[in-house]
Amino acid sequence: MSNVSYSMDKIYSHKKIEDIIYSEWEKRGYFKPEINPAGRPYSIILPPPNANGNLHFGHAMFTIEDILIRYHRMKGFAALWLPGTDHAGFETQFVFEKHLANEGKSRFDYDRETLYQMIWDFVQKNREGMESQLRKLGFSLDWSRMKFTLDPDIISIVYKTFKKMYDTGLVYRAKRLVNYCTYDGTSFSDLEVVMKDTAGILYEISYSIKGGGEIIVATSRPETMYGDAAVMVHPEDLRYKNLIDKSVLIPLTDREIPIVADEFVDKEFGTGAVKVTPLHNFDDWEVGQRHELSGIQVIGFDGKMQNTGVVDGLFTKEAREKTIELLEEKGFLRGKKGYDTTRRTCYKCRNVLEPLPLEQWFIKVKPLAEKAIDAVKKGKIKITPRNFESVYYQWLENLRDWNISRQIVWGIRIPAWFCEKCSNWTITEGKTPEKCSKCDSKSLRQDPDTFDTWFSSGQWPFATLLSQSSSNSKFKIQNSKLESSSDFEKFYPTSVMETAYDILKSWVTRMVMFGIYLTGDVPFRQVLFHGIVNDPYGKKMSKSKGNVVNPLELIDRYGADSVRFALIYGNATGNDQSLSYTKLEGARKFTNKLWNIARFINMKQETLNSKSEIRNNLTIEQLKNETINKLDKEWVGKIGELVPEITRYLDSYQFNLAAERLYEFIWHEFADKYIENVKGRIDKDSFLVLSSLFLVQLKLLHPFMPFVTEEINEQLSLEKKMLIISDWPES
RNA sequence: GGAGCUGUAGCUCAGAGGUAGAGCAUUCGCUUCACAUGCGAAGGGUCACAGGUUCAAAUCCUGUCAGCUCCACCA
Repeated sequence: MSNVSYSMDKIYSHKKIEDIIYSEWEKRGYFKPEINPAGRPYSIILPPPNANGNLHFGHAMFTIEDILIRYHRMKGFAALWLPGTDHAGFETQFVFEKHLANEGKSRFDYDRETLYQMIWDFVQKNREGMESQLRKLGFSLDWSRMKFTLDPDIISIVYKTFKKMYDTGLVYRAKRLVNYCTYDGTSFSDLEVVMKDTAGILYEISYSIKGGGEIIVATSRPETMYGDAAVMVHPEDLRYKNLIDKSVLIPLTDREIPIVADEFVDKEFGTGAVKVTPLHNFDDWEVGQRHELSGIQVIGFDGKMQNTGVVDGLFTKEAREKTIELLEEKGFLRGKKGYDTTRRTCYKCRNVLEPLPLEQWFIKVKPLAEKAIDAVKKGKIKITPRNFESVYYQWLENLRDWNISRQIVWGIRIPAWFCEKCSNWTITEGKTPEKCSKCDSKSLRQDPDTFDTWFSSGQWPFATLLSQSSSNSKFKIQNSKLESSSDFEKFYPTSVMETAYDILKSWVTRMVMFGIYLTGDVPFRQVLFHGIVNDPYGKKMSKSKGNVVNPLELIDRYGADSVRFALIYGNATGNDQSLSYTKLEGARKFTNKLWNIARFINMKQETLNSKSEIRNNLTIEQLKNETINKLDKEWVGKIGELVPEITRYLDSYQFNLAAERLYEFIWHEFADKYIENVKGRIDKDSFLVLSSLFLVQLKLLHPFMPFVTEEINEQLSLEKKMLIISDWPES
């Protein structure tokens, strides 16, 4: 052995080659769809990672998208994978405020413009890191089409959407109870609320009836009684029937309110009588609407009590204690029971959300949701795995109007101006209006709020394609359809939307609704869901648990190919998985196996070549005709069957099966059996079969393990083109 | 209170109407000139449980149990 010198290293070293190959692909423009000018369009929009931090393991699952893109590129499609990042409004501002807090500052120390600029700078720093991480994973994204949700052209599209929805009556402004976080200072949509079971107390409080007597009311939030609008009983409740329409006095303040009847009341619960506080409770708000009652807002947006005359200035929790103390002192408190209830809490800071009345912009979702449901029912959009269809339907069927106003700075400011004179709202496509659209007054004031992040990211598929400027025109290809048509015309609807199932509701449904509304067509033909990557013990990775693994560390240790392969292998599409070090190790050994097959071929190549010129690259069809040796012929046939098998798996999104089959075949069939067999009898003819068949397998494997396959092809000079743009094998 | 997913070898998980699979682990044997990140072999499973459909069920249906996840405005 020692007397043979190999031109290839004994061990495959990913560190030496991955970055080099990636920049070579990119430099040559291979990530652009224009590389296949005559090809049919195939497009995937990358779900834009938040611009506020590092990639997590979920993002590494986008490997699936890279596999699809590389596969279609090799099949000759004009394959576009469009990258982008999301400003992630509240999420980012929250992270940034934590940084401020570390410096002893808060958002209140800056004016709007300064704060926005500071977050902008903060985000720009993080964006670069995130982009380089996507490159490290080998993702063949067309960086020339990179988009950010706060790019001016994207913002302009978002403005137009808002105006159109306003003009057609789908957007309206209303004072409603919203989920308001008094710590973060913003409201949230229903989707962003986390329900938390908490142990509470049910208090029974006596309200005295005007003209004599009392009625006992059960409540878990006595501090809101100062804002009561009524006491409510069931109309059929014999205990209280004769009290309906009488008045009672709120304890401690003696404000007079009516007793009303509503079938909403559960006679069996508590005392059968409840207080109605429309401005601080969602149910009571509904009741208030029915009975035209409003009560008083006694909790301010700062989380402190107001307008009570008793506990003003106290936080709600203190106010509750104080109120109970006073009620007890004055003899109004009649009972206390342990009572478990669910509280709405902020998904970020975990504090209790207050239902507070606030004027907000809402989207009338029903007409949009109906069309979105229809699109899937009629098969215009397919969802894989299929069981997520029911989640999709269930969500859209029960949707309430969507509050899109956020009281934060970091985001797209709503293009709505309020007229101080006539209270009319003037909506524009972004430009500051000179005067009120109704009364021509010039005293206008812009809504300080910004859009919910999902309002803009819901428009992402068409916004990214519509906003592609002429920057790509320098990449000119003659006779290309691309030259004459825009990205939108060519690539919309996109082929596949591949994303984690946990944003089915917040993102996928919104994209479908906006897509149909604004373009008349669905935003994508196929939705593909992948699962969550948990830590090695099956626990969800989270910063607070400290079990987050950075994909970059693993890429450094095992190589990008191994990380990609380990995520795909042995994991059925859509299922969660736990990070597995043995799987990573196994994948790395597999890359090494490939490398050593290559070394063997390389060695034979060099020995044979020294005698005469050899051929090494025939198609399966050619091999079938030219191969004479019976055993070689058999193996040509086997590979001939492998090709359609892998192709079928890819077409049906069974990536794990494709990966498992390739692993099994290459290692335990081709290497263990064929190479062992051919070893002793290698000549020019059998070498031709050997190297050609290996090349076919490298191509089949390329979408999964792009780096090592590319490098091997380079070393062996089997295929003249780089594998990334080579033709998908046929058999 | 609803909905979904999962339950297969010691571990992690694929698979799927027709004799149970992989990786890791275990045991035995190999310095064979591509690879010890390797090669050859071996052991190991009532496919959660109970019914049903079928010539045939681990696979399809129903129910039960266990775990996970998501959704839900009752005071």
